[in-house]
Amino acid sequence: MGLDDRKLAVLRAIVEDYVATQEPVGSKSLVERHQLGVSPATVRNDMAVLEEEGYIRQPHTSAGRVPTDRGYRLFVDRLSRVKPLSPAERRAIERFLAGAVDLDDVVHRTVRLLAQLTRQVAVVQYPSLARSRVRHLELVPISTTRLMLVMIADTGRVEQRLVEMPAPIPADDVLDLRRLVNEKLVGVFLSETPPLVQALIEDSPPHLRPAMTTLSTVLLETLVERHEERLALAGTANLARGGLLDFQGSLRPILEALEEQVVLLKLIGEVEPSTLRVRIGDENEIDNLRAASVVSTGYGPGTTIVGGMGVLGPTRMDYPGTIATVRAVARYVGELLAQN
Amino acid sequence: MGLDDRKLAVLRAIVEDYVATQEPVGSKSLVERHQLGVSPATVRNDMAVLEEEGYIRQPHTSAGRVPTDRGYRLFVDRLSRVKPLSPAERRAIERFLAGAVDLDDVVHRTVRLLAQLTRQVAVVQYPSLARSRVRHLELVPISTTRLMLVMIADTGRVEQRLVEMPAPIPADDVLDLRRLVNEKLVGVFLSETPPLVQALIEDSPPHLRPAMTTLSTVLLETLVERHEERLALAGTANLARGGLLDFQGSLRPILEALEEQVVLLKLIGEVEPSTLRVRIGDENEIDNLRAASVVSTGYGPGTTIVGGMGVLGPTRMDYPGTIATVRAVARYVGELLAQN
DNA sequence: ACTGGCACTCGCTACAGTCGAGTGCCAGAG
DNA sequence: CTCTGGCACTCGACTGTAGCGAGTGCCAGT
Repeated sequence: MGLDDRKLAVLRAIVEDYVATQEPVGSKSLVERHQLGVSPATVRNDMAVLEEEGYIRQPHTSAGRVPTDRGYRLFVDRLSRVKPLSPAERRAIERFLAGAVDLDDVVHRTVRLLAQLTRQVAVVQYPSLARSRVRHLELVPISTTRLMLVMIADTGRVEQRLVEMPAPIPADDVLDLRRLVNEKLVGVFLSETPPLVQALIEDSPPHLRPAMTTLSTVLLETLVERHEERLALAGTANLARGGLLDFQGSLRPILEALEEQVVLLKLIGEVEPSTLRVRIGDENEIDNLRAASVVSTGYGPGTTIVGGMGVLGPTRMDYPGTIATVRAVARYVGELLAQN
Repeated sequence: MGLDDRKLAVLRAIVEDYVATQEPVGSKSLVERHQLGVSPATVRNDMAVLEEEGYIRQPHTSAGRVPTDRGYRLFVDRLSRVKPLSPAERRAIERFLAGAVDLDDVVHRTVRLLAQLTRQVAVVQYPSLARSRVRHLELVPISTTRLMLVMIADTGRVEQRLVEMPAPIPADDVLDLRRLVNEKLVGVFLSETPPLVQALIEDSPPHLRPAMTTLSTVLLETLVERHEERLALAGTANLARGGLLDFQGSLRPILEALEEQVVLLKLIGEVEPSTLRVRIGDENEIDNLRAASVVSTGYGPGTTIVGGMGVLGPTRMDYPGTIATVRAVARYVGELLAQN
């Protein structure tokens, strides 16, 4: 059970070498490449212990060792040295994000940036509606019986939805409706609107009742129920980089998982107080992703968190680098959002 | 040069068999599976001619024949028999699209539907802004110096954009601005707005000039210049289906191409009077896609065309089936749009 | 013009043999 | 008690050979 310092150093060396070369690493080459100060034989003994403890394994009897998920986990938790971003990278991030004019723009730039810097698949969740407040509600008449409802959230998100009215509705009534919904709902967290929407119907003057009833249904759908979360994805092509050695040969399950918004949300969106989360191989709850690792974090203006972002790659990935990048990008985006 | 009927029948049989089995087809098995009424030897002679003409080729000297891009082309143009959709498929399309509440919803459902029915990658272009008219422009005050510009197009598309004003702007001025821009621009094709926007500045009362100038810059960006085209994509996982036999082993170039909006637009968005377009292998202008085929068509309410849609797959694909599906889905979507 | 027959090509598979990286173990040195 | 050098062993990767068989091209015959 006792893993002394040298054994840990050996594990670290194995992880680093394997990540770099993509090939099982043997005792001899290990000693050559790292200054461990001991002979290959000693390393072999250490390796035997590490294998017994489940941190590394041999693909074939006569091959070198490869880290297991458990080994990566230990590496990430205790062995990886922080890899500070190069000034060039910092500048790249800043420059890339500076040009954004729009929430959409910010999200798109961020996801591309992440994919490019980590050379992996990147996912960015739009600021969650549940964590946003209503900034403004707009009603635009489209025809006599149709309105366009536009909701603007304080996080910058804008959602629109067509409302089919039960009866033609005069322009003045539209103005009244708009005034009423804005009075009641502006400034409220979207997740807390349902009771207020209910009250809205009860409090509205009789002649607006039918219209308000229809409107409130749509409101609830827009504010709470419907596809409330959006995602941006980039860098899928990076999956095909590792020459199919990663992901045990088939990209299919990964690509499938990436198409499922729900799955991605689970991956990226479950933002907890803990700042950054690394899920390695089997630690992923999603079966399709048991050959992959995910590094994710929350982001938002200041210390608040409005959404998640992260990257997905092979278990054999550069954890220190990826973690540093994800963290840095999230912080920059947070600062950017705080400015608005 | 003369390709008599039997040679064409042989080519058709080769294409059909190869698409079905994914294996080079030899003269013997061909005769067994199809009623050609001649012996393998005769078929071999025909094959030799077809090969000389460049319609088929041998992967190895001792293997069967495989269609070339040119062979597929001939097949698509002259040999494929129309494959009518099954009633079940028609119903599936109708049912799937019926539930859409929204333009966004329509597009998403369509792209998923296409991917599912064809078992390939599907791309759907949102109704092109260039082909839309302005239905309404809305200005929502966000702060004293910030407005949110919301543009609603007659195709159902909604674009929004933040406008940073040079100076604080009173509520009344916002109303005036809104009135002015709507008066001038509603009903106009987006592609034809630039001169009108210019006139807008000149015609506006002096005290609104600075505000209008800023606004018009953003207007132009929103209406014409900026990422005016949007796309939805689905079914990427289908690429990994053919066990890497398609696409000569690497998905990388394909995935890369799919990430480039510009590339996809070129593929799907170049809608011409001709209803449906099939691009086979080398016929694709994009290098990354020379191992793929694209079936695309325009869609829109009635006979107008507001955007494109299509699917992408291996050159070895079921052309008749895919063509029928794409055509049918496009027509249904067109009908759906016409109802609004 | 079509067919049957025949010789030929060549990729695929199986098998045997060699090579070498890497291991586990053990006895001895520090 | 820990580390080291040495040694026997394992086993995957690679190479070369041989046989098989699907498929072809060609040719003579109907």
